[in-house]
Parts: sequence; structure tokens; C-alpha cells
Amino acid sequence: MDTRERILQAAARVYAQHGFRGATTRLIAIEAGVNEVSLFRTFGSKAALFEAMMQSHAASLPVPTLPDVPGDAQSELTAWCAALLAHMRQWRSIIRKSFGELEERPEAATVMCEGPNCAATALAAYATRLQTEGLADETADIPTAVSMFISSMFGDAISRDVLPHAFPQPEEDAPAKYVSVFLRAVGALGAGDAAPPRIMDDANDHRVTA
Amino acid sequence: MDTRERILQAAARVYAQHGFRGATTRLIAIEAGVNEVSLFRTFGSKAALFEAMMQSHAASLPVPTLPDVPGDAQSELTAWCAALLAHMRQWRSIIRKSFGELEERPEAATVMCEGPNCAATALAAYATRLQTEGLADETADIPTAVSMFISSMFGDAISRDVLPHAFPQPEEDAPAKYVSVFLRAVGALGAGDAAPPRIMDDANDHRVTA
DNA sequence: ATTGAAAGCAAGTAACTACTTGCATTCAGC
DNA sequence: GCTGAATGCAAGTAGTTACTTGCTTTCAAT
Repeated sequence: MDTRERILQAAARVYAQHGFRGATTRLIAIEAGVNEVSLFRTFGSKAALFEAMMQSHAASLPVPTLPDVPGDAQSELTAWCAALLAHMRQWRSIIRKSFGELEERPEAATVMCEGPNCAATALAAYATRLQTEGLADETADIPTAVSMFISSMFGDAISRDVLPHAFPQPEEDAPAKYVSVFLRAVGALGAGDAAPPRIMDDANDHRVTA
Repeated sequence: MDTRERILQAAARVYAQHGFRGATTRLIAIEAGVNEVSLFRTFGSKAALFEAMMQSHAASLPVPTLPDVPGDAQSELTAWCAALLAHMRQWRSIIRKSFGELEERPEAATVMCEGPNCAATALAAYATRLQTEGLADETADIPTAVSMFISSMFGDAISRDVLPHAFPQPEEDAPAKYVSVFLRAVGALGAGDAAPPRIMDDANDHRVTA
């Protein structure tokens, strides 16, 4: 791996742990295993380095897709949700940092929002399709339900390690549970559907401990 | 107002805008209109000042309450949700900062989580009560729905100014919309409400007659 | 009028930060 | 073997930061 790439990846790691101000050029150079001067020779300044870092991150955005024509909503959405949630969890430190520095460096947060933003658009289209095909309640408030769904993944990704008991347990079952609640909210879980067994089985899995 | 209180409030404002590292003692002293030395004479160190700031914040937590016995769920929850959301929006910068600095100063984020945590407990109790009184679907996944509801308010509070179009519009209608979706998700939207009942769920239709 | 606590003020310290400069080393391509 | 680009290394600059010290001012209670 060339010097430039090593510095970029090191910068991402150090930024995730210390934020912009705490990510000193010295720390990044040590983390990358290069001389601090090489950092300035390659990027010119700390600000330029972080701009390049954000661009390279935005370029490597893996957005999961939903089928144009809905089939089994529960399983399709669960797979999609699991992929999205895994992605957000992987970047949770950087997401938290960029949001925390929103007042001083707003562009960082907007870059991090691109993924969830595309996801919201895809989910809205999918749910609307469910609705037009009579698979969901025609009076359902799709935009609000989608907003709540995305917020739920956002909250799970960035808060679960702070308040573990405030989220569906265990971690790997969360996507299916989120999808079930979402489908109920848009009236797409009818009596004919097999209710996801986990919900009943884990009925005693109370998130409130206090 | 005495010096100590002025410094504490100034520290909160400067912290909300610049975070811990960016909130220099010089900036705080200027914002408070006191001499920088007075800051050290009063609190000893910057770290001690921020500890006191967090404690005074935790002490002034206004948590809205829900009735023990549910009446009109939609209106009761909407009022409660509006109060909670207003509170979180008011503190959104500080919430974002404390989350962003979670790796370096974890106690700040846990303090900020106390409010939403109590809210989740209250909402879970209320929804469970709805369920036991036959006002909500007995197979509803209350814990997951509550988690999603709290995440939705969290996401609205800290992300709406970044992605305005990703949240229910207008801002002041959001609480009612969140509550409607939540009540649908737990099967507690009766015939008297704005939205018709879920068409597919025929067997367990616990609707309240208006 | 005296006193004493609280506050301001000017100056300084030691550490850190982004960034620069000058020079030595490595090493692939000719 | 020579060249030139990439990198390392040591040192330095100028600015910032948390925190200290010593002294003066204010002002209310006695």
C-alpha cells in the first residue's frame, strides 16, 4: 500500500477515536507508520488531508438495494436492514464524530448522511410499492414510518454501545424486529402472515432493566 | 447571578458550539464576562469545571410524565412526545457533542442519555398497560416499538437541521405523526381515530369505540 | 475607618500543534 | 554507475493552551 493510502486510512482511524482537533498530525503519522513530514508533503495541510479522507469515504459507499417489485417483504427488508445496520455500526465512531463537529465542520456530517439518505429513498419507494399493490394499508403514513425506521437504525448504530439495554436484544435479531414493527405500522403484517416467531419467543426479553 | 453560575452557563454554551477541546478556558471566561483566572479559582481545572457542568445539567432534567392509567392514548402520547422532543431539540448541540466525544469522555454521553432512558421506561410501561387493558394488540412487540420511538425522537432532535427533508414536516406536526405510527405498530389505533383500522387484522381487532 | 474575601489584571511557564527547512538515505530506471 | 524522485530525520518557528503567580481593586460587613 502506498504512503498516501496508508495515511488516509490511519487518519480515518485516529479521527474515529479522537475527532478532528484530537487527531494530531503526529498521531496520524505514527498510526500510518510514516514520517510526519511525509503527511504534509502528500496532502499539504491537515485540512486538505481530512477533505481527501471524506471524499475517499464517500466514494466507497456500499448501499444495499431493495427489489423493485416486492416479494416477501419481511425477508427482503430484513436482509436489507441488516446490511445497512452493519454498515452504520462499522462507521459509528466516525458518524458520531462528524455529527459532534457539525457546527464547526458541517460538510463532514453531510457526507456521512448520504448513505442513510439513499436508504430512506429506497425504503420509501419499496413501501409505496407495497401500498399500491394492496400489500400495505392505503392510509398508512409511509414517510413518517420510513423516517422512524431510518432513525431507529441510526440510533441503534450509534447508541447501542452506550445503552445496550435500550435496544432489541440480541444485536443480530434487531433487523428482523425493526422490520416487523415497521410492517405492522404500515399495515403490511396481516393475520395471514406468519408472525415472526422470535417476537413471541423473546417476549420476556425486556429492554428496561431499571 | 454569581460568578460560579455564570461560568457554568457560559461553559455549556461554548461546549455546545466547540466541544470539549474547542471550549478553551479563555473562550468560556470571555463568554461568562469574567476573568480567566476566576475560572481556575472557582473550579480548579477545566476538567473539574466540565464535571460540575454535567452534574448541574443532570440535576435540572425535566422529564415529562405519562398517566398511570391510559385515557386517550393519541393525545396523551402526543403531548408527552412533544415535550420530550422539545427538550431534546433544545439540547441537541450538547447531545451531539457528548456523543461525539464518547470515546474520550464517556461519562458525558451517559449523563445525556438519562432523559431518553427514563422516557423509554415510561413509554414501555404505558404501552404495556394499553396491552393488558386490551387497547393494544397482545402480540405487539412493545420493547422494539418503544426503542424505535425513542430513536425516532433522538434522530429528529439531532439530525433534522442537517437533513430537514428526512423528517415529518412541518416540525410541529412531527409528535402527532410519530405517535400515530407508533400506535399503529402496537395495534392501538381505533375506529375513532383519523386512520381507519388495519384491514387485514380481523381476529384480534381491539378497537376503542369512540 | 478597617478588614477580608472576591475579583481583576499583567505576566509568565511548560507543553503541545501545525507546519517548514535543510540535509541524508534509499532505490528503481536508465 | 548515475540520476532523480520519494522518504526519513533533526531541528526549528510561531501560535495556542491550561494553569500559575504576584499584585491591585472593589466592596460589603464590622
